[in-house]
Amino acid sequence: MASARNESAVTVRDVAQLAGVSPGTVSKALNGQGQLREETRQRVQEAADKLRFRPNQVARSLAEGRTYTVGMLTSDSFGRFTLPLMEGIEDSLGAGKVSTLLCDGRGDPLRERHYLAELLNRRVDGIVVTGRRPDARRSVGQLPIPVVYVLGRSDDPGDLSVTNDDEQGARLAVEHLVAHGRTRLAYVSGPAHHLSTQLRQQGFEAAAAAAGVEVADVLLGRWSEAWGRTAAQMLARRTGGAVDAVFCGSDQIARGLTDGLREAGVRVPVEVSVVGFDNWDVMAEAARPPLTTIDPRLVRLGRESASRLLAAIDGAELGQGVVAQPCELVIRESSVPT
Amino acid sequence: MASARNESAVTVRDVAQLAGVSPGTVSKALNGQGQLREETRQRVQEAADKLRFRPNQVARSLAEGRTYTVGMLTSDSFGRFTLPLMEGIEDSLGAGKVSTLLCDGRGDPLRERHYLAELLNRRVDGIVVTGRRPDARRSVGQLPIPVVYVLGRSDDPGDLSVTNDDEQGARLAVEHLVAHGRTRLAYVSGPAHHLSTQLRQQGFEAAAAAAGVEVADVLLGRWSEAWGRTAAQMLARRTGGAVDAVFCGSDQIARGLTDGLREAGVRVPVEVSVVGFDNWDVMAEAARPPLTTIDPRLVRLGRESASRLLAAIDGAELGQGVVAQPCELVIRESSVPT
DNA sequence: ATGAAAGCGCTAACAA
DNA sequence: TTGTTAGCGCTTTCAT
Repeated sequence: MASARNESAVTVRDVAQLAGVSPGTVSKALNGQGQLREETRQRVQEAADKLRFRPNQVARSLAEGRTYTVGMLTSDSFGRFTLPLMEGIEDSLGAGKVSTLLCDGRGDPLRERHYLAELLNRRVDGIVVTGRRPDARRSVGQLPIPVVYVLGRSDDPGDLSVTNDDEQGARLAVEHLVAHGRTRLAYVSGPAHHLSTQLRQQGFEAAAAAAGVEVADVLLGRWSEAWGRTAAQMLARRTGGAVDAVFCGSDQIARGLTDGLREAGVRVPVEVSVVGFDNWDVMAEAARPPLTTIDPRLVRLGRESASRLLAAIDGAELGQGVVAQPCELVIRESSVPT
Repeated sequence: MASARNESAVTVRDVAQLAGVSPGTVSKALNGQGQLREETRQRVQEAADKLRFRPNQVARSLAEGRTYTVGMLTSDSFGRFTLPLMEGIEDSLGAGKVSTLLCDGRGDPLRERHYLAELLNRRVDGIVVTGRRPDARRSVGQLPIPVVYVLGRSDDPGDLSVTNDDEQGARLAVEHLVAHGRTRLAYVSGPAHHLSTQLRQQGFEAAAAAAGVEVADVLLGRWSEAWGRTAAQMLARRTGGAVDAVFCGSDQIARGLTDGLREAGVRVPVEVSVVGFDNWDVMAEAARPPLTTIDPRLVRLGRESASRLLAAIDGAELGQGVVAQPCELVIRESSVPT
């Protein structure tokens, strides 16, 4: 029965025969192992090319005890944040000639357990677990292979989590605002129970205190444009100049806020400066004015986590705890009165 | 050398020994093959559980000549459209117990060739190639395994491409508009050279003709909000009532358009109805008013393509040409004057 | 510098 | 109903 598509079943043996050497020699020649005469190596290479030899990676994995594959398990289904993360992960892995097996946990613990088992059965060399917000998620537990959590951190401090530094990002925003002469700052963000909301608030308050500027308001709601617009109305209602800068927990909020302010007759950035978070191009660039924002550098985060995983697979110590990577300030027009 | 993580190297032999049977029997028992006494099957199962046996999928693949893995190759890097597609693909594959190997071609032909070779070396059972727009892409050529193109179609009519029906989607929009009494329709869309722009225009014009309503304007530009706003100004400049409905080629355009119209003093949907395309929640729901739009059913597209691939892997005829799946109308507030 | 042989962990045909 | 025996295609000692 098996596969009826055995047409291209060229094996090391075929190559060996054509090159007039043994299978073992073919393996060495093609993988650059052992001591081979250059002439032999070439002859093998030519034979392989001629036969369009495709080394069976499955057999190789079995023999070598290593699959050159890592699993990527998403906590809560694919989100917008997953994309840049994946890109970075692929960057690192591709360089190491390892492939990515994709598993979408969809926030379902059962589904996740299933996938985890599957990855283990497939003998992946390591696993990266991604979440979509910095909030913590349950550890997948002790596994015989290295695991790294990215963006969403593990609740087990013994695991390694790589994420962006929300506090630092918030500080960056405040310092930028203060540098441009703003002194009465507000913070408008998502749900109070989200870790990212909290961390950014901490950074916001700490930086404001350090700079000696007033925290004029803190408004917590949802991660939506609609909430940004609502917050804008609340802010606009306060008599003139009570707030001259707003740091928003997301670009969506920031966008809603700028729309709301504009419609309330408040000029951005002349009267009020606005800084967002995420550097989500489609929001930040379409906003009027385009948003100055904090970029969590998701691609780099993915790259960093995957390269740590690779190192661990190659025997390095994986490390533990939360590694927070710095965010970056991206300046557009919403924060700089000209 | 090899892997130092051989701790959990429980094999069929270990299970066989514990259960007091032969390795062959373990295989049959665990995979439900052959004729086994129920009692034996149970004993084996218990032994396997006790030893926490993880059947080595690599060895199985080698023996069986099938990897239960398909490759997913993205044409032009991960885009917003890739996410729902992936979700659907995973839906179908997951049910068939097959995993997905992810490869991001990033629009680089060289990179793509490399990945293709890698997938072949890994002996995937099939490949799905995704693009982000319905526009055509180069075929990956004849491969020893089935390949299906999704969203982005192959330029080789001998390949199978699964995509959404843009013309039908446009017709849906027009029919909806006409049903609500609109008679002077405009089409505002992306670049003229994009296949999706063209197909939607064809559907738009055909449906307008069929309904006997006027095509008041066709404005082609870019896929951005900014273009939507610009178009709104152009439309608003025409003296009152020249256009009473606009079908947009994307939700981004539609959103920019509604913003532009509102700011020009044109009321949506009272004076002008607007219908978008994509049903991209973050745009459609945040727009004011929320957008009526055409949903290309991307998740279903992914599901459909993957299930066809699975069938082909199991020996069915793959079929060829472009299979266009119908879009769906999603009604919100931008099109229905109350 | 190269060949021979064993084995990675599983499945599947054939025997018993 | 179960056990035995060959492989699957590659890598890797160990001889030569």
